[in-house]
Amino acid sequence: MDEKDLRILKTIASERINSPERIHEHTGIPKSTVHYRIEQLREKGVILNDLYEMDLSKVGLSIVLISEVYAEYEEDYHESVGERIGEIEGVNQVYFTMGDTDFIVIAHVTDRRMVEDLVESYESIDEIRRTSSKFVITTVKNESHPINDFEHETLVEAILEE
Amino acid sequence: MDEKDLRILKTIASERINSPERIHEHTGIPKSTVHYRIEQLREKGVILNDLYEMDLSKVGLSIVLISEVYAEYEEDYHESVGERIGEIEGVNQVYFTMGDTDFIVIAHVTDRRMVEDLVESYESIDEIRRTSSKFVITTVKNESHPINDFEHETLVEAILEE
DNA sequence: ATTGAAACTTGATCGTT
DNA sequence: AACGATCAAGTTTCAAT
Repeated sequence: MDEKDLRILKTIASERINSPERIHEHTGIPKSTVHYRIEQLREKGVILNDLYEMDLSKVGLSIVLISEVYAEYEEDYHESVGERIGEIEGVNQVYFTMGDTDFIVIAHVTDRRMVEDLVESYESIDEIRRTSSKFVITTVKNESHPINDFEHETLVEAILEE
Repeated sequence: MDEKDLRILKTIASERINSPERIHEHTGIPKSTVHYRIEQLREKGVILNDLYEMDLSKVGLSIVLISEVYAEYEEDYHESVGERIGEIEGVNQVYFTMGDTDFIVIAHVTDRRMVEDLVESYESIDEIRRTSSKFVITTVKNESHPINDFEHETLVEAILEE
């Protein structure tokens, strides 16, 4: 992969774009070249589907880390703490959970060094007390769409009532 | 929302489609009607972006549950156990982690009843010993693309080397 | 709110370099 | 491999119901 592929991937990621035309607009790379490059990226398994989702392991983000991040209880600070966590490089998902006040954070990184940076970044936030992380060996499933679930009776009722 | 919206949403979810033409092919609903309905769904905030991702809370899946599922250690059983977890209604993400052999599972459901069903389903799998769940209060961030990260030096190097 | 047909925009292909 | 020109396919608009 070269610098041109990188520009295309960057555009897909940052603009959430999935069309050759838009990529062309953003990068200035001619439509037909974009088309050609996208095909190559597809063959390499970097771009996975029509939604231009990418295999993060194929762009160097091979380590997946799931962390529990415990925060000091402070009225209304949770959203802002959560957002600060979300801004850290590599962090893709941040959930604020009930009960013991804490965040569950999923991040994708390149190497051990970035893992250390990540944990350090979490702990450098004032309100954060403690973190505990697990490495993912395999991502068995990762779907953002509720496939199959639309057959569920309760769900169908809920939708129709809206 | 009515039965026609439901058919459109079902098609988007199960076929991972993001084009009016394809939805038309799958449902038989005329192109221009699909177009009109999609606009409405967009205004209602159900469909979020050009990738036709949907706000799960707007389709009745308002409860997010993150569970740790501990499995009996058995050689090579992990993938199959993981896949069985992934097939359970409501489950969107399944990660198999290092160390203490267990799965981290993220699910979206409609109500308390479905939460119970979910936990019961996990525990009905032979190899599974114990589960522990947390409710999500707010999803602070949920991105499948590595936005911003493409600025990271280590990552850029990793990509260019491929 | 729905639709068929028209107008327009974009995506895919192809031939040349 | 890159790309401008061409053609096929898709998306969006519009007027009628």
